[in-house]
Amino acid sequence: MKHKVVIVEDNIPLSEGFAEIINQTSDFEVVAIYDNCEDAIKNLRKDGAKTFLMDIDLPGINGVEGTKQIKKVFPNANIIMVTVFENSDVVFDALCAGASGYLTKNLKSEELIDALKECVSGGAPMSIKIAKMVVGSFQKKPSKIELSNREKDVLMQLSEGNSYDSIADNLFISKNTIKFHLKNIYIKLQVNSNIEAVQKANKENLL
Amino acid sequence: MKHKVVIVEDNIPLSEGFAEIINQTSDFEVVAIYDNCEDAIKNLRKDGAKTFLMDIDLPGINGVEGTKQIKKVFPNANIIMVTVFENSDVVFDALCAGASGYLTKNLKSEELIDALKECVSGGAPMSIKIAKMVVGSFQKKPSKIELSNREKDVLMQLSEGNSYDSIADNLFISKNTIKFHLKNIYIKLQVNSNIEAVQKANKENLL
DNA sequence: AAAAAACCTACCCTTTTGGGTAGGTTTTTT
DNA sequence: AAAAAACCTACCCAAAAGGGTAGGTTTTTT
Repeated sequence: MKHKVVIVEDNIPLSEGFAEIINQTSDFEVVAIYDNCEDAIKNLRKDGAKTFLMDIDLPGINGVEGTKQIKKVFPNANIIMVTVFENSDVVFDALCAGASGYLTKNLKSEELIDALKECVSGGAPMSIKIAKMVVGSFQKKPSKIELSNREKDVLMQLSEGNSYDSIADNLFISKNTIKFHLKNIYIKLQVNSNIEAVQKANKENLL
Repeated sequence: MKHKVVIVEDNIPLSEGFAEIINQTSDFEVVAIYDNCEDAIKNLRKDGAKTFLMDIDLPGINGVEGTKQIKKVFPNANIIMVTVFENSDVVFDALCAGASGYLTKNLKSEELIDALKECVSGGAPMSIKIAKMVVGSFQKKPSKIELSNREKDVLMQLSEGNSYDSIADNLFISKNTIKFHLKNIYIKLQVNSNIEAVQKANKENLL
């Protein structure tokens, strides 16, 4: 049986073009085309598709929010975002929302088909630029802030939720020393509370 | 001019196979083959390659550590990890270390060439399974812990480094109310300090 | 050898948090 | 209509954290 595909895209000619390409394959068939998320969500169960081509920039509920809602009903749905935007925030929002893939609209027929095939076989089709962005997001740039080893020890303990007393016990030094280090840490990190220090340490990859 | 490629792989037949494939192309040439990272790092400047095929599981310095060191000397180096392992921790370690791509050893000739091309044009070649893992890592599973809306408000403010006083001001409620909500949050999250609460909220994606 | 940086400790005092009880209103669920 | 949940406020007290000064030793750099 063919894999059912639903297209959600407000550019009608584009969605019809996609549908034509998809319907020419032996593995996939388009069961519905919507120009908005609301309708797609309304007919989720009726359509019974597991694979979605979803535009990001839609009137009303946008693609990211729509992805979340579809995933809530069908956690196993494969949702490929198709968009002109390669804005990083939107990309990561979409991935966090549960999108399986991320393609740009200027894609060729074969790319679309390949993406669908990859998707249903458990993959994550991405355009080259998106893949680079995603991989790049793991590469933490080293921070310019320099903490001494001991300061890192203290901050690490703090980030694990230890009180000053516990930290003192764990590092075999007095609580006063902990406070001393923390004071210096706060100055270096330009913060003035333990939470801010921990948050900043996480953000800047100091530990 | 051809792109210079260095291969670091302790399986000699395999590395020679890779080299043969690469040297048949018009765009790439293998300038050195090493069976360990130490030698590759020693000859970095002499070889002058920008593209690396790097095995993960190497004697001595492993591929992840080697990647870090190469990246320290040549931040723009393209390093493709080639491995039999698809263990998630190793994959993410490699990406964090600065790897541009991640392929499995059972790859076809064309896949290798495609990966190299994609790499030098700023992409991030990944096998299907790896791409899925990477994308999957963004998809935070919803937590079973349920905070009320107000509790989320308070916790979010707290995580931004605000004191109880500031939170009270920002939410237009009294400091006592803040403390009241925090107490309940601590119970729900099974913690007993603000830092732990914030850490747990981050970990469990509660905000 | 001198200087600097990192590390450690002990005070001081103020402010902030944590944890408890006790009461209330509003909104949602049953 | 009753019950439950969420929300708000006020008090109390003890514990923890923030911020300052002042002294010291050890290790590293110059």
